[in-house]
Amino acid sequence: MGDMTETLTHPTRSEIRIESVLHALADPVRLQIVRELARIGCDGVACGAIDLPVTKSTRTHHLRILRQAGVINVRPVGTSRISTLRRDDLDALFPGLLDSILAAPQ
Amino acid sequence: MGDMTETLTHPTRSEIRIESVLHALADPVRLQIVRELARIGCDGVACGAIDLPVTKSTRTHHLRILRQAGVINVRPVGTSRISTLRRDDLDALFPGLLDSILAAPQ
DNA sequence: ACCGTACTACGACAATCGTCGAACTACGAT
DNA sequence: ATCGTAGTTCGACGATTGTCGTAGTACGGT
Repeated sequence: MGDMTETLTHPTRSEIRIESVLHALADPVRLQIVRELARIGCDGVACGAIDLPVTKSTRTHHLRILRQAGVINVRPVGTSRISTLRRDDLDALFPGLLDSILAAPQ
Repeated sequence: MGDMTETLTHPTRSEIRIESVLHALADPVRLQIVRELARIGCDGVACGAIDLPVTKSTRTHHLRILRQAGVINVRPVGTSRISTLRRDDLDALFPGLLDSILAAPQ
């Protein structure tokens, strides 16, 4: 598919800010995405394969916010985009953050 | 001062939800408040004693959100209200969450 | 070349949010 | 009783946000 104007930019590890990460995680849909990506693991998953109570365009919106915050990595594969959690980066920057959130009820 | 209509309600430990906590922490002013309360410790501090780039009423607003999310405890003392971090509750519910956020840069 | 799949881009919309000022209440001190 | 201090309440405002539908783009397969 195409990135069109925005070239699938990811922040480097050192560019990730706790504020943006918290903001990205402070939405129920995005939290659901993160939980799902954590469950699936390193393989990642296509955006559309996660079942969510929102439309395609809203999905894209949430995935962009997660990507720009440095929470997920997105790489194009064929016509799909595979998303993965940036576990290593997040664990290195904010050790315990992701674990505590993923361990929380719901 | 007075609680007027809202009687300074706090969620019990079991009522605290990760989503509300993340939402509460996902604001620069509120994060600043939490950092300051963590620095001060168990003694707590009056709302007005924390210097913030916002007016009194905005302070009240942010403190209410933090309180209702279960992040802080507020008790009236004289004409003031002393706020403290609910460290024990948060650490018990989401071990590592607060530590990782407080350890993060900024 | 065409079609289907997968996703992005672009408005548009309602809802929420952070902010403020002005008015109010509560408490302590004089 | 009066006054000052500390904080809350109540609109109001602009900005941001989450949502959608429609249209568009990219890629793989036939």
